[in-house]
Amino acid sequence: MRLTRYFLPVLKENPAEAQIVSHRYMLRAGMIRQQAAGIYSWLPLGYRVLRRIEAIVHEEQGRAGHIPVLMPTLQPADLWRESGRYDAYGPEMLRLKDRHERELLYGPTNEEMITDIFRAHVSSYRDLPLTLYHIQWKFRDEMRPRFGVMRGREFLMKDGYNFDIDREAALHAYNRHMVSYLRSYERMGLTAIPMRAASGPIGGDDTHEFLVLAQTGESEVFYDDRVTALKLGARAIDYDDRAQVAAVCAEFTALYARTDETHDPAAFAAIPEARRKVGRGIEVGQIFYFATKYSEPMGAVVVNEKGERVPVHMGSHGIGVSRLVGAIIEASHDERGIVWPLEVAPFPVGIVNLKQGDGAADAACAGLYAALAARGIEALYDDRDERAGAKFATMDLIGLPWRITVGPRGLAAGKVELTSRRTGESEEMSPEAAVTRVAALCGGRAG
RNA sequence: CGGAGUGUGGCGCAGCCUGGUAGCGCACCUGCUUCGGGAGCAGGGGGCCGGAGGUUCGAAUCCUCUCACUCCGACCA
Repeated sequence: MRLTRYFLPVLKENPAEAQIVSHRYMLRAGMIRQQAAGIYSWLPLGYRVLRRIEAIVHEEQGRAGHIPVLMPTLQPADLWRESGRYDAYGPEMLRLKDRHERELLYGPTNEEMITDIFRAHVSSYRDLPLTLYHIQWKFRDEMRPRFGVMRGREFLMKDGYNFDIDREAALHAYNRHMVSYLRSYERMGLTAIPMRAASGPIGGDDTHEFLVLAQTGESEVFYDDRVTALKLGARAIDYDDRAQVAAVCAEFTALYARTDETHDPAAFAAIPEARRKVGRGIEVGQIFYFATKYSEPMGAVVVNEKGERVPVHMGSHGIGVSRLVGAIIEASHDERGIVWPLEVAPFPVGIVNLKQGDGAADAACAGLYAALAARGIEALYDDRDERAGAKFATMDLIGLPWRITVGPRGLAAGKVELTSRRTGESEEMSPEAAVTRVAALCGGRAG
């Protein structure tokens, strides 16, 4: 993408309303625009990141055997009366009426609707297990939205719902979600720690939250420092292997890690003092097993092997997709701007032409751009007629992982410069070598 | 929902107390000079001052109502 043909409305100054770093940088980097309290438009750069996060979630859910669907944002009130939540849910739920005075609501979650879909089409244990998920916009009319997309009223969520014949099968689904979530976060460059949580309005017995450590987190967290070193890495996971999936979950939940809601001071005190950590975390996902809480009142039953009608065991499992954009920035930035992890970066590499209009520089940049494109790498080429300082400042702000700097001085020696946004380290090399190197560095990234 | 604030051009702000018809920086447009870390000079365009009433010869400024947004708290992915 050539910057002169793109839409990247960056701000030099800090908008007054932005209190935390992710909100500031998202506004300054032209990623979002607020349209009402807690409601945002996603501008091209922000939308790219959002779509990349979405793509990772889709891929990892697919690997776990979970099936995508898409449910509407508006739901009929009657469905929620069946579960009793129409009245139980407070003013957080946005209620509205259509022209025929029919009561609707903008979905804050989808347990009722997915259960309705299930009961209409599934009636035998032979069709289980089944896990459906969707990524859709939701609305919760928070009293006080703040921190940009970290706590908006409208937000994009991945929600997964599993349907299983019994508790044991449902817990395997729970475990699949935990592992697939850990893989998703890891791919996004995050360390997200599963912590036993309190169940809240969704209900249920077993539940874990996933917390990204950050000073601006909304929850106080207590943990054994060793949990931060756990990595899935490239290990192969067979999601049908109950024992293996359970073992991975055990590995990641064995060490102490709790939010303030479930904190156990005695257990915490048993950890060696050097490893005992108190910090803050951003919640980026939560998984629940809630047995037959919805299937019983809503009549989601299947016939089992013995011919008996039994309510299915369910769970629901969410990832805050739009919130993750903010969480990643909170976890990865410096004083000059965002530092995107490669997998979620809007572009993997930027090309800075230091002297636009200079024949050699223009030609070298165009050549680099085309050579990268030929290798499937889309660069953001800053071809504006701006001074070097302005171009560097923009690149630093928007945080692309790699930058190729092209100027007459270097070109005279046949060199361009490749710079890492994360480390700031630069290396001079020929344009051809830069293309090869960038291709190698970005090889693992799709797009 | 309690408490505290703020609404003046795309962004950041001044002007309001002490009414006289709007200003600064950034951004934008034109020209010249610059050109490896947010350039300089000159010229230029853009705002019914959140909205509605009221007071007044006259309201961004004073009064009333209203809407929106922000911050602190309680709540929440």
